[in-house]
Formats: sequence, C-alpha cells, structure tokens
Amino acid sequence: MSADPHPLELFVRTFELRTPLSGSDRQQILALPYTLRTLESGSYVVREADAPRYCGVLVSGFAYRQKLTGEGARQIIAINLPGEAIDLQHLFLREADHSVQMLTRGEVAFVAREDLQALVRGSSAISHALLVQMQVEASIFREWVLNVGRRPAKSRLAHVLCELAVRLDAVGLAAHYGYQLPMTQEELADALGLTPVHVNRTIKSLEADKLIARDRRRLFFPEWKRLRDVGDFNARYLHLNPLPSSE
Amino acid sequence: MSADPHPLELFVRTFELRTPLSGSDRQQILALPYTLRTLESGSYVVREADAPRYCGVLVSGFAYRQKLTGEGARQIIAINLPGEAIDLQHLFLREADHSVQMLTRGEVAFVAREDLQALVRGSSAISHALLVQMQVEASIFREWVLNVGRRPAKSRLAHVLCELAVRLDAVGLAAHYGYQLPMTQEELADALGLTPVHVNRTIKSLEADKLIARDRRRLFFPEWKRLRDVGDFNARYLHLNPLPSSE
DNA sequence: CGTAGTGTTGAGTCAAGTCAATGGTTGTGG
DNA sequence: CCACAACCATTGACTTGACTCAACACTACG
Repeated sequence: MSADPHPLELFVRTFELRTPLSGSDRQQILALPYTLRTLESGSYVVREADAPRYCGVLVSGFAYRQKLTGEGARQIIAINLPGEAIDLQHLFLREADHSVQMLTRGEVAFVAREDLQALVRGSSAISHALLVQMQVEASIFREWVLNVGRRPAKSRLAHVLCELAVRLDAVGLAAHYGYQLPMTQEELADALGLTPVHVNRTIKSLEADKLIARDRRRLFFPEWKRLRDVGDFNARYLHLNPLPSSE
Repeated sequence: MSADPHPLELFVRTFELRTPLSGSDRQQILALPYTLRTLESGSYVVREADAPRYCGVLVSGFAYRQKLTGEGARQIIAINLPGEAIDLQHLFLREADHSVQMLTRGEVAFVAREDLQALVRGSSAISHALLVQMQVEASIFREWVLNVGRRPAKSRLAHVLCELAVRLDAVGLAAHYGYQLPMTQEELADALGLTPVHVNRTIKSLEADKLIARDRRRLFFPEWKRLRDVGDFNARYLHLNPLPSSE
C-alpha cells in the first residue's frame, strides 16, 4: 500500500552512508528536477569524448565505467550500484574521458549538470556530500589499480567479489554471505584485466577451495573471513565509516 | 636579480592550465598560510590510515602515490609533479587510503586542511579550480587502470613515458622530445605492474626500436609520434584544453 | 526446438616472472 | 685520489601464470 518511493531516495541514502544530512538537505536533493528513463543492458549513459550535459543517477540496475585500448581491449574501471551518481566524475570537466554503460537493465534519473553544479556552489552539506562521493570513487579507482597491477588472479577475483559484497551490503542490496552477481564472466574478465577463460578457471578454483558457492550467478560466501583474506580485502578504501558530524 | 618566486606560484600556474583565474583569485591562493619543508627522497608526505591534517603542495621535486598488497607488493598509482597538490584526494575524507612518498628530494608547502576546505566552501573560481584538479587526477587513475589492466608491457611503458612528457611539458618542465626520468627502473616497475627485470628488457626493446634514446636517466624521443602510437597514448584524459571561460 | 549468448574444458604457447650473477655509478670516508 | 659500499642496471637460463585456440555443453527465450 506504500506509495512508490522517490527515485532519488536511494541516492540520498547513499550519501548518508558517509555524510550526515539534515532534513532540509534531503528535501533539497529530492526537489532536483530530473527525467527518469529505463535503459537496456549495454546502452550508454555517458560516451567518451562527449560533452556531459546531464548527470545520470542510477535508480535501479547496475552500470560500469569502461575504457578501450587502441587495440579494442576493454577495461572496466568501476561498477556502479543503484543510488550512485554516474557523472559526478565529469562534473567540472569539458569532455568525458571514459564511457559508462548499463550492466543490466535499469532506470536512470537524468539531472541537469547545471543544477548539480549549483548545489556544489551552494556551499551546503549537500556539496560536501557530493564531493565525498567523488573522492570515495577516486579511492576505489586507486584500489583497482593495485588490484589489477599487483594481485594474482585468484586474489584479484576474490577482491572484487568482496568489494561488491560490502558495497551492496552498505546500501542494503545484499548481505556478506551472498548476492546475485550482475555480470557475465566476460565482463568480470574485463574488470580484472584477465581473459574470460582464465576467469572461469579462477572461479572454479575458488569454488574448489570452498571459498564461494554458486547457483547460476548467485554467489554465496560460506567463509567470508577466509575469502577476505584471500582477496587481501580491507574495506578502508571504501570510507564507509561516517565522518564525525563536526567535519 | 629577480626575487625568489613564491613557492605556490607553480601551484597557481598548474590550476591555470585548466581553469582561468582572476588576479584576485591568484592573490587569494598566494595568501594561503603554509609551512615549507624540504623532504628527502623516500620520505612520506601522507601515510595510509592517517587522518590528513595538512594538504601538501609539491613545490619542487617529484612524489608518488602508492599502495601495498598484503604480500608486500607495491603499486604506484600516480606520479605527482611540482605544482601539484598532494592531499586534495583526501580533502573531505577522514582517513588516508594510500600513501604518498617523495620520489626525489624536494620541497613541500603544507597548507592547513581547513584553509583549503574553506576555499572550496567559498564558492569562487578557486574552488572550481581545485575540483577540476581533483577530477583530472581521478581521470589519470582511470587511465592507469586501463594501462595496467589491458596493455602489453611495451605499450604500457611507452604510455607512461608519454604521459610524463605531456604533463611535464604542460608545466614547462620538459619538452616532448625528452626529459630526465625521476625514477629508478624498480619504481617504474611498480608503476607499471611489472618486475624490474622485465622493465629493463622492455626499455631496451624500445631503445632497439629507436623509439627512445637514453643518457643515464635522461630520455629522448626521436620519434614522438611513433612512440605515442606504440603507447596508445591520447592526451584527452589529461583534460589540458582549457574550459571555455563561461563554464 | 533452434539459436544466440554464456559457461566449461583441454591442449599447447607465450609474455612475463624468478633466480642468480655480473657490471656500472655515485658518494663517502680514509 | 683511491677503495669500498650501496644502489642501480643489465644479462642469462629457466619457470610459470595467464593466454590462445578450439570444441562442446548449458540455458533462456522466442
């Protein structure tokens, strides 16, 4: 019997993971004008080299940031969860330096870039929340450089499985003990800098170690702590502990 | 006969690469209180897990961002050039998620975190410039994920050599045709996600191809365009074209 | 029930890693 | 000015983690 939740509700809640917001802050965000669109899996939210004019906010479904080499190899740079803003990364840049595509079907609320820029100029707690969000994403990029650059395949895979578990858990979309992986093994490979074949073997190897269990793409982690160790995963870089409100 | 330049002079010029600043903006930045310190190669500017209290600005010398795996393997995430701010990435975060160390001996101007936060709150062109700087760095992180994740060793090495050339050129510290590489092959290896031995062989291979020439650590690029092709390098992600002033 | 997209497996190869030794440079102190 | 030490660069021989190619199996969906 409850009314449909506001599409930006989750967006606000994502902010509140890291920054306290007052009731009026919340209202101001929910008052942002937006256009809601349903996008199919694979469709572009942002295209490299385009001038960003809107900031998409993922309302439901998953998306990924992606770049291609000249040879055509794809690297997935980050996975975006429902509630996350897609184009904060380009908020002050003239040209997109990477693309964002839908990983699954989902809804995106497009907010005018100027409106978000105005919020940041507005000097309120909201701009602080936006900037924190941007910086946390940058931190995740850094961890991915480390993951892709220095960890062996098994650990690399375990690491992103842990990251997704913790991030999904933080927004209430999954629990530590398991979730529905929103991507194919090929996409996973592009996120890990590996080939699909090797990802398949690495998954099987984690499975043989009883570190994960599977039903289709649904994953279970019967021994979370051991998985975390294998993945060399420490959630510090996700900056999930809220700032003291004095900050 | 000219007076010593203001230590933050280069910092301002770095901003102006991407954002126009008025004379008064410039004055406001140069008026920031700071403490200047000379740091030896290898010394820490920021330590992972610390609460950042200052924002270091690199006045001279080079620094690098770095993270370690649990196994102790190091990945260098980015190189910082003179004029760049070190802790913008942590400006709104409670805890550092990576470390920054000096690559060479150099001077760092430490500015109080609160003072910089105040600038951002101040809603002026300056805060815009700071945010652009942060976002450009995030863009460089993304390119590094691609570089480390998807390019073969030769291309990977050529790519960072190109990046350094263009960035050094942009602040007037080098030209496309060559510069003094501020790091050892071991450090280069940690930036590329390779081993020092393989980096050495890859350097020799670029040299054999006449794509680079060397005298100690001084590098020359006799065929810049070909190097750029081999490195699959497109400067878009550096966002060096200034924004139209209306933005 | 056919077709397209995924996932799985085997066999062989190769780019990059490991281990280990040798050479060069730079700086320092005697 | 020399000699040693510390660090860095280079090279060779061998190993291996990840890739390639190719086939086959499963699943979902029209």
